[in-house]
Amino acid sequence: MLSKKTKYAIKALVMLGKNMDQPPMQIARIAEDERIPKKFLEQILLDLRNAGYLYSKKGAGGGYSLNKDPKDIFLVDILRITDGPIAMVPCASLKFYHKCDECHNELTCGIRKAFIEVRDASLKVLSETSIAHIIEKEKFPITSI
Amino acid sequence: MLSKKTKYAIKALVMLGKNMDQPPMQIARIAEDERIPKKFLEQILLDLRNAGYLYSKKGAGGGYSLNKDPKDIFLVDILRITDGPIAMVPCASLKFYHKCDECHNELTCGIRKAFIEVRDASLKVLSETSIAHIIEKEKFPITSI
DNA sequence: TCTAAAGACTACTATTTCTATATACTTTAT
DNA sequence: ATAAAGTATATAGAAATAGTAGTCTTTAGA
Repeated sequence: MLSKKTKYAIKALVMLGKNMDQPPMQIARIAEDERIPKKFLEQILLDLRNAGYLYSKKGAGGGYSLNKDPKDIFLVDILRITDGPIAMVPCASLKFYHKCDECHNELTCGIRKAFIEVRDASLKVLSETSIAHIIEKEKFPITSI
Repeated sequence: MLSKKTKYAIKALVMLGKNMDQPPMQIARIAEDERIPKKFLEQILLDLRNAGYLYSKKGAGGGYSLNKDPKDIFLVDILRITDGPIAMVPCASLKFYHKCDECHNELTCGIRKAFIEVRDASLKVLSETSIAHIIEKEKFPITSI
């Protein structure tokens, strides 16, 4: 499951993405609109800022805005900042690889191979889906999952 | 990330799958071989048994064996028993659906749509990969991820 | 230049979930 | 009868997640 942190991060990015031409938006505003605890959101936006995805301005009239085009911010990037690995087992992770404690032989481990395939499948979607895509998707309703 | 519970479950199923023609295997044996805490494994095997995937025999000479062909036990089934939903957000889950607390409008939520796609991608792999496949994969080593 | 608005940063607390252990009970082969 | 083995439930401990608090820094504008 996605952490709330990540979900909040995406929501904030989407909101800022819809606000591209406007002056910077305050944390408080985003927190209210998206029903996110303000102080928690502060930390999250700070992470995104330090990772280069947001521009921030201090002081009166300050706030946050996107530092990249929404087309160039992909879910995979956000997830890696806020949740870490995409893979479901550490030994199948590209960016956060580490050996499983109990593993006998990683090179033949069938579980690992299976979960590398799972990783590749979700990675494909996550690295093709941008904030711009999400904004676009919000324009029409769906009726079933 | 996969819980240890799920990883242990898969390991146990794989071990039992390699043991199809033998008499039932004891928890203690599986626990030792796979380096799994015995009492924890007991609970896990019990869940798998109650879900119909294992046959168990009590008393001296008892133990566990698969109740289905390894070809017919898919990762998706195991994950759902031990970890619950496959989707990364509750509102995108097929079997464990529930509404997100903070959601304004589920029908237009772009995050939901995106994660339905992610779910479908991983679901495809998870429902195509069986215990038999994993056993097969263990027969040859790989060199990179 | 003073003040209020707003983000930056650090530390802490609370809650939840996961992992593991403990205990008592039931069944079965010998 | 006894020991081996699974069944079932409760509980404890550890780790991760979520959220809060407080102080500091920067900036716009009166």
